[in-house]
Amino acid sequence: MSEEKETLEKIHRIAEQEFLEKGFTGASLRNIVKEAGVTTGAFYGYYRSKDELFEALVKPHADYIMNYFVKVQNEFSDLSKEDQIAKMSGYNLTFLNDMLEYSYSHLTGMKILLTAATGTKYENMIHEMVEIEIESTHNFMKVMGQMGYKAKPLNPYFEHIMVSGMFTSYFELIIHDVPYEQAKDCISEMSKFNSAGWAACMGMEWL
Amino acid sequence: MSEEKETLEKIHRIAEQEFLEKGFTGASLRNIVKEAGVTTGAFYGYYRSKDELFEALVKPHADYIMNYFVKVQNEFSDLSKEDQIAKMSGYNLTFLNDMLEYSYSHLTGMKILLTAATGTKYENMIHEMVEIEIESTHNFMKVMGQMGYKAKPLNPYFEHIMVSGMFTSYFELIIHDVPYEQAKDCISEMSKFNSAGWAACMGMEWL
Amino acid sequence: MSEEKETLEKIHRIAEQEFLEKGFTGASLRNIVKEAGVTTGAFYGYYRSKDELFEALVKPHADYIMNYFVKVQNEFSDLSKEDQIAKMSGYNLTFLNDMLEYSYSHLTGMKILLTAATGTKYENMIHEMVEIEIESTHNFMKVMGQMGYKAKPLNPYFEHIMVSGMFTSYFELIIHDVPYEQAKDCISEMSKFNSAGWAACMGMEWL
Amino acid sequence: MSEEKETLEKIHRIAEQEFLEKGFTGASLRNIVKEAGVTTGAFYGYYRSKDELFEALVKPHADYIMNYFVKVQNEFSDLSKEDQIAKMSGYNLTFLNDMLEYSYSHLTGMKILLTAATGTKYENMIHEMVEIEIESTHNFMKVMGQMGYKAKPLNPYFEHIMVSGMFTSYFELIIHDVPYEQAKDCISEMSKFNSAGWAACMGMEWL
DNA sequence: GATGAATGAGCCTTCATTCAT
DNA sequence: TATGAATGAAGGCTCATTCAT
Repeated sequence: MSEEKETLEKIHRIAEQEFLEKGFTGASLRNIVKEAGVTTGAFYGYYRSKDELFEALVKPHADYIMNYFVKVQNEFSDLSKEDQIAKMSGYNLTFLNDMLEYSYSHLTGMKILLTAATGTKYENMIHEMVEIEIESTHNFMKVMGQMGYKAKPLNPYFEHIMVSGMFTSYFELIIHDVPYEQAKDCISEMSKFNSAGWAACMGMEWL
Repeated sequence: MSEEKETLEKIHRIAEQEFLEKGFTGASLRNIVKEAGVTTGAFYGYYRSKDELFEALVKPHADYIMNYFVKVQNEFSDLSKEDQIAKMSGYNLTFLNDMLEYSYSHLTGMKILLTAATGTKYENMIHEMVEIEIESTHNFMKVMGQMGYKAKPLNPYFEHIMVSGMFTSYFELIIHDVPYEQAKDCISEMSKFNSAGWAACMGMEWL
Repeated sequence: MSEEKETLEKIHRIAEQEFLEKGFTGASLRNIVKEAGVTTGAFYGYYRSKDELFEALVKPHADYIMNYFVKVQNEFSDLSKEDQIAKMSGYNLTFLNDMLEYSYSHLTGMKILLTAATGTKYENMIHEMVEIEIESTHNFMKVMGQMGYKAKPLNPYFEHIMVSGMFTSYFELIIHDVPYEQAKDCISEMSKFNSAGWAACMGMEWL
Repeated sequence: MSEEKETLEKIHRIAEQEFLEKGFTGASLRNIVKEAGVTTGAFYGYYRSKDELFEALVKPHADYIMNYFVKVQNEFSDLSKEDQIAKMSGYNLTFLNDMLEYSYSHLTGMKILLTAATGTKYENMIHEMVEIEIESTHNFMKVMGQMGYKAKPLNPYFEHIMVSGMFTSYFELIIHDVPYEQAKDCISEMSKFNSAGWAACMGMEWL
């Protein structure tokens, strides 16, 4: 039982390096098991395929991020209109900081998810997040309108590219090993930047 | 002569699809030639390798973009300090619009360059552009300082992630087939957004 | 374990035939594995390349021959001048007979080394031996001179071609399956032949 | 007609280099025509195959050598017994010198024949010459016996390897660009060497 | 649970040769 | 006679996966 755990952990550790260096498609399973000092047979006792191994390394984090992301969105949309407007910015910051903390606590897995997923079902995760984010934003805009704030409607393409850019910016922190304290600072700067940006584009004070 | 052109064009057309769908590494040369209805030998009459084929589809665009990018940066830095400050925003907009026009005139090649280059020497092009852009921005900041504008110095990590995000935003236009007129609109909005954003973060009017 | 040994031995046996018949370059790995009744994958479980397979069949013998050759030369040159002159012929004969015995005990490998190595790093082994032999001979000639024997100096080209010819003669024994006893007889005749030959060309008694 | 000759000569010149460098099997026809600046089609207007090209470069020399070799052997065996014994050595020297002169006048072709023929029907030419030589020698030995010279009969294997060695020695002159005058000197030394050698092995004066 | 040899389809590339023009 | 694009078999090699032990 201890041995089995060691085998699996050796596989995981080596697989992480291989995926990070070469991406999912470029990674060689034979290489992984060889470097891990185990046999293919041993590997296939734990996983049924290369995909499954990748998933094991990445799914918990993908799930956590997505679930947390959706949960936050839902909690926010369950707030009263007044609260939504009052707490928007704070919510956002809290969310980004929490996700950052999670990412730094699970750095390797997150990096793999963000940089090595081409060829897997996770390759579009950020895009999915972008779309959810855009939808949420639309809901919030509606609330804003109902509360009497007037905002110039945005070009949907513009929303899309900007949100993509923001997610990219954010995840660059994780990909490039920005030290944690600096990353937190970056997040608060990003928040300022984006508030000002959106306000400028919608012709209003963002909050 | 007509036939030969057809063969090459068939190869190109199919290769473009294959690269777009599967990326450089994932694309199969055998598959390309089979789908194109030619033989491997025919292919190797035109190119010496899979790399060379990829390069043929992508190099002109990579070169154009990079050269134009650098040229614009140099022209700008050759301006007088006063002119730099006066024309900054305009330069930027012109550049983005020109590059957009080029990209839309060479859409498939640009998409391949932007989405399928992992495993080739073009895989880091955007990163290189980011770094050049950051350096140029630093120079511009220095000029601003010399002209009496006071700006809060930025966290270098923050610069990096934001510039990455901006390039991502911009290239999303091309990747996602945003209609040309809308794309131009997006660029002008981006410009507003970023001006406001940088100003907010540097505690000053951007220009 | 028995199976695995069989696979490798089948590969070896077939590869030996293929290399002997077609030489290293002409031999087809695909053919070897097909004839051996195994798959390419099975082969690459044992060796990393065609070169490595060839080396596995040939390196032990090349090393043995070269090491023994050099060792004998060194031992001889470590003898006193008197002993060198006294034992020259005997040394030579012993060496040739020992090498013969080794070759006949490892006949297939030696034949491959001697006839199929074009295109590998072993292709020049005989040439290397020729050059070592010539150098040793020069040293011996110097000793002879110091001991008062007068010898007409030889045309270096002549030395080279004759030594090449001798090695060729010797290795023909192995290449052409001369029966062992006859081969030993040939060696002693060769010795006589060459002694008389060198003596005739150098105007002196060889020893 | 002049053009045609030029095309063919370009092909020949390049092919010679390619064959010398890589041997028949290793030489690439595509490479030859490319380097020669002609097209495959043009090549196949002159020759029907790579084999035929090789043959064109080599056959005249192979034929000349073989025919002259056989002719000399026949002329010699047509001599009276007395003359055979009287002229043996001279015949041999004349033959070797003539062949040398021919080889130096057709150096490239001869080198190709001697070093690049593996994989062609010329790969065994030297062996064939060896066998003819041995047969002739046997005939001569018979004559010698009939004339009252007593000679110890030789081990046939020994004859074979020695004759192989001699031919090797001789052809090394050509392969290694030994200067002509030196080569002639080597031949006369070889002659001395071999006379003494054979005499020593047959217990008699060779002539 | 673990072994690791074996599978066999697939990879990119090179070859001598053909044939419509 | 000459072109050169096209052929397609063959080359060495890697891959994720299977299975008898």
